[in-house]
Amino acid sequence: MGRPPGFDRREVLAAVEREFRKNGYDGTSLDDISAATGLGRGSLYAAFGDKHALFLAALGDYCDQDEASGAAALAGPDETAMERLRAYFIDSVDRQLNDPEQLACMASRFTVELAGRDRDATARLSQGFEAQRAALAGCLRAAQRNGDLDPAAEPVTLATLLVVDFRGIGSLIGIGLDRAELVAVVDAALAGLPVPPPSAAAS
Amino acid sequence: MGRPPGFDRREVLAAVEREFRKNGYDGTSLDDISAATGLGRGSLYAAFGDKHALFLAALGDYCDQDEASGAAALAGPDETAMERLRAYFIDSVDRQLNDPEQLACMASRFTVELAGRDRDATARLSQGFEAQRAALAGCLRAAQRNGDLDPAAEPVTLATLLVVDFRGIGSLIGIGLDRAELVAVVDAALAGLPVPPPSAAAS
DNA sequence: AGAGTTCTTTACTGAACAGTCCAGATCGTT
DNA sequence: AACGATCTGGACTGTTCAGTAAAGAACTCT
Repeated sequence: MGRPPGFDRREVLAAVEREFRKNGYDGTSLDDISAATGLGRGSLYAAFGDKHALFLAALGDYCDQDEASGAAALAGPDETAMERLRAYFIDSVDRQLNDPEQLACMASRFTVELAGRDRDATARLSQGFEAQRAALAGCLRAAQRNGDLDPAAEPVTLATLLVVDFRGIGSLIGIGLDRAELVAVVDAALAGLPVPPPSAAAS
Repeated sequence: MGRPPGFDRREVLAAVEREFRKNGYDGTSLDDISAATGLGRGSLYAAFGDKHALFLAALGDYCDQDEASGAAALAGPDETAMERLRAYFIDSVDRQLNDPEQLACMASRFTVELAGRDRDATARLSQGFEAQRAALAGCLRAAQRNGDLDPAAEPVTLATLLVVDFRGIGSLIGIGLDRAELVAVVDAALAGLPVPPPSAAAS
């Protein structure tokens, strides 16, 4: 039935995502993408459609992976919920610091760049936000069950705050804070989560 | 000595800043700027230089005002330091929500868009970050003097966390959180600041 | 009022852009 | 091995871009 495609869709989308992440939507040309993927423009158009559709495909693929890995990293036994929370933040910091180009996270970047301009992208990013918040809220509920967090606290509000911290840290890595400072900020953020009142203490 | 300019430099830079803020650096053409300011390209080039210089001028002007107003909003007597802190955040939220186009704050936006790409812009934004952090740290020290904050806490680390919160909130406004949620997040962030140990309590 | 200086506008240039098209290459099928 | 279907890559198009240059308008100073 004809010639099969000579590329792996996931690999191509990963390269596309990286290219968009580097220079933004407007700052990335199809020539850049063509060079980064090794595919000609004709192939890209045939496989994914125009630039916007290609971007949405790359964004969707990234969000899918991000949501899955985030949910996996935050799920686990109640006893280690707080450890998972800290590891989730520290891992994110290290991943960005170790990135050869120190690119901001895709979600942070395009949430500010495309909000109000690109309805489709905003919808996907909004879904990604909800997924991240839900995963964090689940982890916070686990911490509550384990007595590490005030049971009277509202997990969703605190989870929203943690997403805010997460995105804020991601956006500030670009201006040159070093790892020690970032880790201190993460610890300060987690230290600010409400502890259970002493009257209810038991262990 | 010849004809004076027919425009106000500050007004033009404010319009330019708004245009860049709306669509980003790459997404804004000189025609857009020309239409927004009412000035022809020649006038813009003569007055400010090329696109990049024009952008830096607008960014610098914005940062100057932002730093001054932030410092003013956070300065005051020790007794009301915590109130000023909260008002600073709530005002920022309201300003963005009331903005006709709900544009993200200039600093947040270009910190992620230009980090690692534009050395000059990053330098200016980094200076803006330091100014905001210093103003917040000053306010936190005032709160410490007033007994509202643990004197053992490191003001600069907490101030960094507050900048993280500030930028994170700004970047998430674009995805449609409502005012009540945002206010709850602000309050959760401020509630996470370390209170003085009870042994040292006095008033 | 006139001269000189500065601002403003318009038209222009070469490059880069997104998107299209087609000739040729490559593969599964028979 | 030959066919048909699909993929591939480069050439092409019309548009938009940043930046330039020159002609004309407007203002101050003498």
